[in-house]
Amino acid sequence: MPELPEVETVRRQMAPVLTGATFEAVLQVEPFMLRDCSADEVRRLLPGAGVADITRLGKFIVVRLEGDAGLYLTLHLGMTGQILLLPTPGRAEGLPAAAAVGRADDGEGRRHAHTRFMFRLRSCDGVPVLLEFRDARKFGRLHLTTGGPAPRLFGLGPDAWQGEWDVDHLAARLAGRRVPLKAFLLDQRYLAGIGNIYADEILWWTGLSPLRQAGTLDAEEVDRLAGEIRLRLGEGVRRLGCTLSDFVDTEGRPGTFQERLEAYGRQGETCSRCGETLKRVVIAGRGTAYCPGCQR
DNA sequence: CCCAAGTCCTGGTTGC
DNA sequence: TGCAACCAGGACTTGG
Repeated sequence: MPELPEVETVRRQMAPVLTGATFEAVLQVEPFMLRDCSADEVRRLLPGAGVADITRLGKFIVVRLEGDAGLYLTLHLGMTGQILLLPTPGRAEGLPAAAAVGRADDGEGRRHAHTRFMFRLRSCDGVPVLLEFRDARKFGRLHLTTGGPAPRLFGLGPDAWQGEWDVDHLAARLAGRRVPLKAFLLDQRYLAGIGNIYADEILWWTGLSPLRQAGTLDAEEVDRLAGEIRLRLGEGVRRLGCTLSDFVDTEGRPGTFQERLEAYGRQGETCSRCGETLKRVVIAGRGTAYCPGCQR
């Protein structure tokens, strides 16, 4: 599941390749996954547009385009989305076999079954670049807007990892909330970027139960929570994301955060901190693993 | 058939 | 009582 660290990993790889590049052709569009515009508008507005910069807010990748129109291309990877760049510098040699999925086709011109969008750009060096958006489950989204960023972004809280928020912000948003703490962390209106995996990990490291009512945390607990949010997301970024089944970077390579999971998906296993058996509950409709022994 | 999950949407509840 | 904020749960998607 692409959460903040996975999305940041992809953004970091997109930025050097695509910044300064120009869209030349729209090769494929999945209308179902489009927001804020039609397929015709994508085909009309994008060709000729140059990439000014690529930023991220929460789980959204924001491609700002040059020109006076205020054109923005905004991507969300949903739960199985992948961005692949071809060719990518350095991908020719020394990559693991998984890199084979990085191909835009099977080598004989047949496109991958889950390709939803495909664009051809030309880099500032004049090199052609294919930008492919694959997504088996079609939860991913592509917004194209003029006159400013996608409206969807304005409903988000500050970026959970790099945002300006501090302990006071977190305390203020927690105050009075009766939702379970896990549901609070998943709510992108408070902090943007935390998903199911990192929510479970953050709570395990903080030693707080996912079932705790959000508004019942004391000052010291809020402080710990704020610290662990930045720490765990930072570790995820450093490890190039978490690959359980689908996530790969723009060259088709998995991340390594999955090797460090303490809670997520480990129900029935032993807690490495206290030895209790990790338990599974459902919170906010999401599978949640935690330790009833040391998460309070 | 059920499960996985992020976001959107709906309808019911709470509290000022 | 009115109303907005809050909260729970279902829909959507498709591969395992």
